[in-house]
Amino acid sequence: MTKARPRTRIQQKNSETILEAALEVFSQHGFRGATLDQIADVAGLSKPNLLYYFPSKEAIHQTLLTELLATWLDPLRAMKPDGDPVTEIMGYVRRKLDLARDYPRESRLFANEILQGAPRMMEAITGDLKSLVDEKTIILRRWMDEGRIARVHPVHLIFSIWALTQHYADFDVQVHAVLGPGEPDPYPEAARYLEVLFTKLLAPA
Amino acid sequence: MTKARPRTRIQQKNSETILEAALEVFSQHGFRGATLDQIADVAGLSKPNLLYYFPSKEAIHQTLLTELLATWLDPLRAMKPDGDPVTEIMGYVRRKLDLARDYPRESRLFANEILQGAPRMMEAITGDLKSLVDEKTIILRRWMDEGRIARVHPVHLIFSIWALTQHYADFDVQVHAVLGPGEPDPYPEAARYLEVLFTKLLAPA
DNA sequence: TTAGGGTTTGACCACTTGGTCAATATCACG
DNA sequence: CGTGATATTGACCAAGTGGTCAAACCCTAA
Repeated sequence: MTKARPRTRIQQKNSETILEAALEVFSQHGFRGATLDQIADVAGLSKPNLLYYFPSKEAIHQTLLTELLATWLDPLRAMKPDGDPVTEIMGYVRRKLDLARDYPRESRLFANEILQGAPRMMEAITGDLKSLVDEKTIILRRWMDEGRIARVHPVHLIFSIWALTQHYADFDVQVHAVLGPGEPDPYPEAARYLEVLFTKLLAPA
Repeated sequence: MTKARPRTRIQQKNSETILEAALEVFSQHGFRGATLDQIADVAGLSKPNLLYYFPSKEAIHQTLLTELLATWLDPLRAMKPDGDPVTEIMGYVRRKLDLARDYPRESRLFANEILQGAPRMMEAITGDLKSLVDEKTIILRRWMDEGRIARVHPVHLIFSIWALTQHYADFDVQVHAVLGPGEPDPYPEAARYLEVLFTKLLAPA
């Protein structure tokens, strides 16, 4: 029941090569700023060859976004109502920060799309994403009702997790420029900082 | 000693009209995604007329970025070493959040630029921006040494203020989609949330 | 070996893009 | 007025864009 796309070994390999190249280019220049020639160049394939595997520039972009969404939502999905609230939330923060560190291009692709008004993702955002947030919001609210974490606005809590973690991927250049050359990897310190921040924020009164 | 650009009343007015239109278009589509035709259309001027006032698309963009930077740094500049530390920092958060609410296009223009690796702002970022952060970092560190606010990484503290406030402008579409139609203006609640977050974070042990 | 499909590409096309320019229209001011 | 400087634009251009297509190149299974 998987996507029927790759039928032969070559198709499998080239589709992946193209998507990898497209991720590189789209995440750096946005949809309109990216060109098929650039993608073809990065992929080491000819432009007509790209269009042999994907029907259009649109289709490549769409495929990336769709595959991205799952990866993007997984860490939140993994926040379970049974565990210790603070541990669960801190785990989510941790996973989201790891995602920013390990998949910065995906983060930027997403950021580009949202920045431009999410013209090609609106459905997913008002659908799957909102549903998931609504679902997790209920859990968060229960934890607050039970006095196990401090009472804050649950949706803004989630926004703050997104903002604080994705910032390190999306504004990577700025982060490195401001920290200076002495701090080549900001993530360990970021992890410590966010740990403190959310621990203090969530500690029940 | 001001910019010599506008010499006549017409030049003054049209330059402003063009920059206003360009801000609208650039902030929505990024540099490469925006077209002079679009900008001309929004400005209500002909394309050759744009190029009568600005020598190139680049120049329009550059002018916007330069003017933006000052606005962008002002709220941090206003954080003074003399006042009460928590009040000063909360004031900065507040001003930055107001900026996101009142000038979301500027925020997105900036985000677009940084996302794409800041090819046209690198100088300003490693220069003015870094200097200012370095300067304010010293103040923050002193406050921490004096035990007047909790000890956290000062630069990551600043990052977190940027991330949390700009998120509401840059990811506006997502914020509204997730909150749903019942919450048309997220800013009052955001202000309350950030107030709590930074109050708890900064409270001295 | 070879026939048949899967794969690759050079040449091409219609359209958009940033930018030019000469011609025209409008304005300020003596 | 009228006249010189300022403003405005239609027509145009070269380069770049997404996309097409027929011809050629593989690869493999019988």
